[in-house]
Amino acid sequence: MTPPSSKLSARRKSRPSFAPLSAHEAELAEFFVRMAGILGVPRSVAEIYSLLYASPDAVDFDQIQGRLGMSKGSVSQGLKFLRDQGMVLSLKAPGSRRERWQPTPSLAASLVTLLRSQVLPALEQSSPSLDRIVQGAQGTQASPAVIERLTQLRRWNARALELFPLMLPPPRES
Amino acid sequence: MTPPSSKLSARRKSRPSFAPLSAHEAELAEFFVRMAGILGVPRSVAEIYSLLYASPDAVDFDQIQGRLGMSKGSVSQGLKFLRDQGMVLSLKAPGSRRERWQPTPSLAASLVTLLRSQVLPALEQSSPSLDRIVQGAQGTQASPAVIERLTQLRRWNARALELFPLMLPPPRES
DNA sequence: GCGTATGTTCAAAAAATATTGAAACATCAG
DNA sequence: CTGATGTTTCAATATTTTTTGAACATACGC
Repeated sequence: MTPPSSKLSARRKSRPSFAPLSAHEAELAEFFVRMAGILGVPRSVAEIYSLLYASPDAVDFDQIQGRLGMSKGSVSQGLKFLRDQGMVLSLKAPGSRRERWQPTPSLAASLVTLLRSQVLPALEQSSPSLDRIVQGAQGTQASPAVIERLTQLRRWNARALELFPLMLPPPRES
Repeated sequence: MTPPSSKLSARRKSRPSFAPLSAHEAELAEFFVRMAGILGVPRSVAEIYSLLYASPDAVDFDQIQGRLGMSKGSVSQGLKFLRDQGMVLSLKAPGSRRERWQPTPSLAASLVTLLRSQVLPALEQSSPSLDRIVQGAQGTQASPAVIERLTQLRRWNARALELFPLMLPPPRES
């Protein structure tokens, strides 16, 4: 579907008119959207990642916007998210001020980072809460069974908290 | 805060007026809500589970509604969800037609079930898609790098698909 | 330095999701 | 059987999340 390298009439400033996604690209996007959905990552973000993932070369802002048919705002925010998660990288072609994007080499590592960024804060916030809760339960009247449950919950939380950081070093500062 | 066993004026039919959550119960609820949020489980469901989790005895429909201050509809749907996930069990007291609820013994097992119910269908749906996509990529012009990526994706999907069922036997039919 | 190509921000619109409540339904104690 | 109790259903409503687009910033090639 990509117009064979006919000299694009888009010299300088006219609308380049981007090719819509091929059937396979669209199907891959649906795959990523489904998976992303599980972790609450919005459709637009998954679509962007999918496009980069299926592209042989790095892709620039306008191409993303054009081929996916989404707004500038969404592209910008989506790239910000992916960038913050360390899931995409940008190259800058020499004489151009335009950035071109591609997926980070290891999808697996990206996923771990993503997971961590969702789970870790929750675990951290929870630690003191669970301490208070367990103490409260022990202090006042409370069935032994409930105390047992709560104690186990706290134990798990602590364990998860110490295990998580081992999975991968935190992304270095930018 | 629970009214000491004074003879409840609620004989038969007057509004029982339930105690609001204690500070610790509320804090535990927030914990469950946060964790549930990661998987896209709604607040009301997490609150219900939390209440059962912190209760020494099984809790009935009206108590859930009363103490959490939520609508009948939400309680019913929430219990349905938890029941379907096998996260909650009901007992029926002898001379009463009312059901009383408590959390399934193993929270860990419940979580695995929940995870599976979210992830497995996505993986299953994706399998044929990924096959088509990889084939498509191989057929037409496509950079070797992209083909490699897609192939790996399919490999992972297949692996996850065969690993998941091993984690726990599927919940038996009701 | 200027002016424009390139991105970002953010308030408002749209879409998706969750909750409510009243009516329908089911069941069992009498 | 029957009626009151207990639960589910579902259309309407409320809430939350996502997307849009136009105004605003930035910086780079000229």
